[in-house]
Amino acid sequence: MSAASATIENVYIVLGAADRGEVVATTVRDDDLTGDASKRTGSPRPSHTEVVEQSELAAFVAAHEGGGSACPVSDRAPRWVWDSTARWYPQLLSAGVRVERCVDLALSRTIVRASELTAATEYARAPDDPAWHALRAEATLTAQESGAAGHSSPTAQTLFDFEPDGQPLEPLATRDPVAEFFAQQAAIAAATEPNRIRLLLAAESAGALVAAELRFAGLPWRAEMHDRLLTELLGPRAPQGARPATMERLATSIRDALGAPTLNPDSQAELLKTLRRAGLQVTSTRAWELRELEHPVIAPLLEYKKLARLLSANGWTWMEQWIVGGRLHADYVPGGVVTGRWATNGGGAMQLPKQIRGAVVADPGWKLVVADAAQLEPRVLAGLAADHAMATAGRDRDLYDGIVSSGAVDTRPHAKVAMLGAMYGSTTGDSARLAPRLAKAYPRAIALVEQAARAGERGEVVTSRLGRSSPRPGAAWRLSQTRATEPGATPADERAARSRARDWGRFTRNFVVQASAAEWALCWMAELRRRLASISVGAAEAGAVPPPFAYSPHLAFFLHDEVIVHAPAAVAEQVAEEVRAAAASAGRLLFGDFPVEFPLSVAVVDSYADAK
DNA sequence: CACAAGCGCCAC
DNA sequence: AAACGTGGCGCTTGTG
Repeated sequence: MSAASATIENVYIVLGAADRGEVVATTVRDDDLTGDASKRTGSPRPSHTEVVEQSELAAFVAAHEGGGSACPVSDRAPRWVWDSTARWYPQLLSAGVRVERCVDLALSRTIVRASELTAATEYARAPDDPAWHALRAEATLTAQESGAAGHSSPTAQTLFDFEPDGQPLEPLATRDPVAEFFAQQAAIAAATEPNRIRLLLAAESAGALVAAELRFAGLPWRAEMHDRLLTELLGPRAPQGARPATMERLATSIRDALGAPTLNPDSQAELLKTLRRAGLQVTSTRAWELRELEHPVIAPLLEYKKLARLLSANGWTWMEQWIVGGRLHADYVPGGVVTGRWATNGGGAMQLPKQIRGAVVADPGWKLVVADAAQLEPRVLAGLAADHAMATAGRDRDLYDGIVSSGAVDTRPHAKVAMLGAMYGSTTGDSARLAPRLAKAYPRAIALVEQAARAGERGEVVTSRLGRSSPRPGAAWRLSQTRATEPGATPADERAARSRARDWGRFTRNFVVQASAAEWALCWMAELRRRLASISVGAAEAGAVPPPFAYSPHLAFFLHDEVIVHAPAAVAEQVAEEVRAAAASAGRLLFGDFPVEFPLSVAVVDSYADAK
């Protein structure tokens, strides 16, 4: 595993808020951090401190990013250290300033305090600090909360959280970024494998930069194309509260087929009752259950449900709320999921249905480079377990085809359900039936997920490749386990305890794979972002995105194992190559020389709908 | 009237 | 193929 070269000195500039809207910039050098870091108590010894007017901040940052003359101690741009990228970076982007590297203290804090690799440190054992906790809560506001307050509309950037009179919204003095930075560095230096967690934190912070840049640039979205798709599927737009024509016709068919002239098909309770009255043996109104039945109502009902979902989730109302200036500016929340996957705040950018992806179209003269990692999670599992047989199955081909070729199972669909079942903890059906064959062919990989499951069942913590650890089960879980072992425990107590233990085991089983896959994706994006920054194009290619991305290919979308780069057509093929190279690089960062491949499917297209 | 729970479906 | 991992989010319905 590679580590940062020790010969190039790192320079950090910690940004913090001062009174009256000024910014305190504290320079910290490697020398300040080395020495006996494990004994350091967190008291800072800054090399240099200066106060910058808020209005001068962008220019200050830009000057240091320029490197060379402005930064006498290093050729590289400094690492900007701030409490939260989401609080500092949007205003810099708006001013046309891109930064190369940062340390996101809030994201790092969450990882370091939970990681098994730093569990023995004072930093991890210290009680929670409400000032930092509040920052995390702020980043994961639900869409309802922020939407109701009117803060989540894509145009309203949370620039600096200052009231109009220039006073900070909350007393930031309690959240001292310099002290926090030193405390984190001390804990990292004392970690059992410092380079593992260093890589994770670097990737996480790079991800935070990417998230802000994704929101800033946005995903190119043609509202008129979206409107055309909706009209074709649903009928012309109807007034608020009314159904578009196609949906209304389907509603009438449903009512006729069930002899229920007043039925509201949007009411799950009413619908269930009516279906049962019509003699249909259903326990719910789920589409997969309805699909099993033969009755005239089924076809129109399934069609109605599909369209109702589209209308409510991504209909005209959604379009008007979220598409601004021909872009979807999704509000990503890096680390918003326990496993390290990202979440989003409003807009549903991580659930864009395939039906409307035709509205995602590159600007004139530009292309979309759409790339997704093929069978990412099983490949990550092969790397985690150092399972050569599974790595071989995925070499130069579809991994599920490779499993079939090895003779373990007979068809690709079987290989897929068996693999997913192994990673999710399925106990029924085909995947459970095929599990023993998979375990025989790939004993190391299967043993790894089984061990993670057993650890979870015992209430233990599991840890990803780079050091993200799972949360511990809550008080209710522990109580159910102790109750089952106490004298007088009933069979029901024991059943409940076993069931909850297995539930948590499925979580930890999946955690090791999903969290490590999220780390691969972060490394992939960080490396891609670095490579994209070095591709220059002429002014002739200028696009609709304001600086700093007007002339350069930039990330426009991310979804777990998939990215979209919006690129000038002239460099689109070059970008496609960089995307592949970045994937190979991510594989090496996580698994060194272990020969597991991470192939991508890459498409250079005008429309997202044409990518697959 | 506001809010939460339950349901169901979208994405990976 | 089955209902097994992580989420977001809109609808209806029940409740304070």
